[in-house]
Amino acid sequence: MNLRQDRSPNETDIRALYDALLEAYGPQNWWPGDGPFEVIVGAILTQNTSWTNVEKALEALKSAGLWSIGALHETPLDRLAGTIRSSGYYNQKARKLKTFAELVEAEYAGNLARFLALPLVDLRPELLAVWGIGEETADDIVLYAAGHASFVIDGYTRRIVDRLGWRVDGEAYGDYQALFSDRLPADARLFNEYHALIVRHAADVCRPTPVCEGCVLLATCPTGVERIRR
DNA sequence: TACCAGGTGACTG
DNA sequence: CAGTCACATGGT
Repeated sequence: MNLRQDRSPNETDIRALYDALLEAYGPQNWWPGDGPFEVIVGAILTQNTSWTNVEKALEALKSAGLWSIGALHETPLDRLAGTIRSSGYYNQKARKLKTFAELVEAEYAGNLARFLALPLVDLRPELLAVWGIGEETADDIVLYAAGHASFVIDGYTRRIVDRLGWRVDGEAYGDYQALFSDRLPADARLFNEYHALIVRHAADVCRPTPVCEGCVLLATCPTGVERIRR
């Protein structure tokens, strides 16, 4: 949306963004969840929802004794929905949790670790086949619960990429993902930290109305330069 | 008071 | 395939 000509970033640009964010904010130590089960539930509950609202719902699930695949599977939809109320879209999300639990119960004997042990090429498609799990949620789970190098693209990532004026070959999830995946080694630790840093930067600085003064990316950001000049 | 938040699926042309 | 809409709470 900036007035300059977009250009495709090269490997140096992609690495420089990571280095600048890491230098500015330090390691983020994501995912903010304790173990694969919490990562998965959190990934579903945080869809288009602030993490603070999700935290309340996670605590409510624990307090209600609904902290297992089996419990999600067996608990009536209405009770589950009421328990996760604070995360918003609670009817839809309750259905999503139950649909995922149903898969693990039916195909993996309720053994989450066994499901997550699938190779990446099988795990990601299996997740995408679950009602309520789209590309970002699948990659959250693949990366932060299973530890595979699948780069996560979210609204924050798109916003930063767009403001930096980086040309993307389309608007689809995979188009943004390729921007990073094609220019980085497939390293889960790197992808993990990179996405966490993007979230940190977008939430604190590159907000809907950006706080460009003092931004560590200002020197290379057309949007920032344009805003500061006025 | 609107707007925003770590999206997804259903439906339409 | 791209655009539009429903889904919903809590913080600023």
